[in-house]
Amino acid sequence: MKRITIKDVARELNVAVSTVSRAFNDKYDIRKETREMILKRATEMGYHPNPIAKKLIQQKTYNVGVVVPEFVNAYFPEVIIGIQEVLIKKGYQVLVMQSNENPATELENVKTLEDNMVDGLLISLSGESLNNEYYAGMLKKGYPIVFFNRVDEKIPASKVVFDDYKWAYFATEHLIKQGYRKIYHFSGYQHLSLSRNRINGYRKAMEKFNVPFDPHYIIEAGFFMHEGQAVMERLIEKEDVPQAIFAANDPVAIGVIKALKKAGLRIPDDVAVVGFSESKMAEIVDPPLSSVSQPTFEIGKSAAELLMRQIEADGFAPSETLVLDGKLNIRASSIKMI
Amino acid sequence: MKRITIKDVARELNVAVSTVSRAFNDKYDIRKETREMILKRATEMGYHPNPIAKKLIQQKTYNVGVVVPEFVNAYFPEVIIGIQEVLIKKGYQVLVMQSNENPATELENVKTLEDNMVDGLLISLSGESLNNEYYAGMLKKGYPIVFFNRVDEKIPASKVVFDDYKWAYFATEHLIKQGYRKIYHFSGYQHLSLSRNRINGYRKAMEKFNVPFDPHYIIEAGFFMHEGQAVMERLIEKEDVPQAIFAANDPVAIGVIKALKKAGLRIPDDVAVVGFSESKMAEIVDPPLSSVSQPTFEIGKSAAELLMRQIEADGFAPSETLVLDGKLNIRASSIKMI
DNA sequence: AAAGTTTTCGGAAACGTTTTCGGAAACGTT
DNA sequence: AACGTTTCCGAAAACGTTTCCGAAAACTTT
Repeated sequence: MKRITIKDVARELNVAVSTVSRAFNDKYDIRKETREMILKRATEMGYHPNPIAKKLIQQKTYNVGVVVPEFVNAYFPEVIIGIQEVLIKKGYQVLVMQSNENPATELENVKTLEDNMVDGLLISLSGESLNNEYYAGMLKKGYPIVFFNRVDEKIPASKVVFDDYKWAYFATEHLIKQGYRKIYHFSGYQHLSLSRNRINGYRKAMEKFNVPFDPHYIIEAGFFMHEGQAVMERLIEKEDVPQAIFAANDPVAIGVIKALKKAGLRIPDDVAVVGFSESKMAEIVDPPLSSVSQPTFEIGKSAAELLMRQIEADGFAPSETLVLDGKLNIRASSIKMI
Repeated sequence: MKRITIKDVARELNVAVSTVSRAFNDKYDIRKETREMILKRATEMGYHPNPIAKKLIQQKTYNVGVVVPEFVNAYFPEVIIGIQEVLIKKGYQVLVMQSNENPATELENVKTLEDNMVDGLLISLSGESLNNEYYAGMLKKGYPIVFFNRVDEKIPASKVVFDDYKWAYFATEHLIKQGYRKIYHFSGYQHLSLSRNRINGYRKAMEKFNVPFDPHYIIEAGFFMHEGQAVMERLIEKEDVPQAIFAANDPVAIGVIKALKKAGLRIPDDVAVVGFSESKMAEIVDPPLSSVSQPTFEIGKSAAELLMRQIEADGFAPSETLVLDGKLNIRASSIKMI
């Protein structure tokens, strides 16, 4: 599988290597006719400039790395599509790795990517604070990094986040306005600020509308269906069933629905449910699930654009934080039937 | 952002560049003590061998490219996880690109990946036959390619496929045994052999059990929810409602369910539904959807292993085709209630 | 102690580009 | 005709490695 190199072309056409290079890089130091001649004959010969050699000399790979906690739920794939949308247009390749909700593998991922000389990194944290010193070090060296979705406020980098506080507030408000009082919140992993923001939004709404509130209304569930189901089953067992549940995300909400159905409880008549981060399942599940929808595609696009800005400024553009907005889709799972 | 190079290390430690290289590559031509000394001091200095330079000289990138039609449904992400599982262990990076169900962008993807000197390619076709000459040319040059899921029989390469024929047969058989007679098949895009295999499995079952069959029982729907929904709505409008439907995949099946519900038809009492390629939604939808489950993870693993074999044999290992097996999960959507 | 082996290391070429530098050719100006 | 500019191109260095070749050093053997 012998590749044709620039030398082969130069020899064949009786010109210097540098001339061929100039032809391909559209530099000014070349006569139009020779450039066209070279381009024509070289492509005839099937010549492709070797990108590895180019990267070596230019010290730039035109690759960026993306690290996400997981890959299976639709959320991150959608974000990644947004990322690719802008980066591929700019001639960048996107390397995706998953950290499996594990900060240690996250760090490994980052190092592999770094070893591969990616020009920049887009990261959604598996856990906060654990790799902070490492990221801080990279940022100080001018390595372009943008965090999205799961971020750590303490890291001084560009970020793209969703307004979790606000939409948790609205989701809770919706339940309150429907007349529900005993509203529980099944939160995500509380070591993530995203989860804490949603908790705060929930609490704010409860306070604002003077709904009696007890700290044990907030239960850490996580992000997966089985976790939501388990928490709900435990409550049913304890006969501590709330009137409504605001869940950390859709899978958890659906787990809740499964548990409720199994126990013979009706939704929303007995218990209302609201999810978060709108997934395809929201429309499919029975009853259809109310949920806050996030602009996943735009999150990806914005993060990629911020990263481009950092890369073009060699990592020393002022860092900015983008807070994106969502929408509350109200469906049957949370409409009071009276 | 100055990187520390092998020269810096050599100068600092008063040894030759080649010695440092040997230390890092664990070659025999070096004394144990010097090796350890170099390793220790070099890592202290924060030296990382530059992978780009390594690739340039070794003519190997330790990258492989994966091209899939889409990225949003869970199917391909699950396969990709299987792929990564084996490749990352072997020190390979996985570059994922999506062709958007478009053979032209598929070809572009492949060329970009090729330009990036990936050591091999894993491809699931957007459309068959259109890029065949190109793939044939690459294979002839010894470029390692393995196709999976959506393949073209006419391309002489290693492949990993699901036994679509067999499991379409079983799915249909199940419906027949439940007592349904007028069974329609909503097929996938018929330019894919995968779809044609499922059609043939369906027909075979109908013939075998002497169920009256008419060619118009087979309707091309596609792979997306809205497509299944549209086809079903058209049938309802025409008052040509079958007793049961075997759908090309789960999204189509769920689209069917949506249409049926909207029309006030009950599942499975009025119409039974069976899906294919088991998705998370199958358990969530109401009623739970019977579906054939594919071993997505294993498909990815097997494809990656076949590719490794090709890469290690420099693209000239005999090509093999793996046909993987599945399982029929019977749920409420297809159980005759009598 | 000389000769032969083996181990260990340094020097230099190579991988395929881009880019700097300098010089030749072409052109215009006086 | 002599000179200064500009345009175009070639030679060579550089990017950071690995690897080949040969030589020095350290052992063995006689």
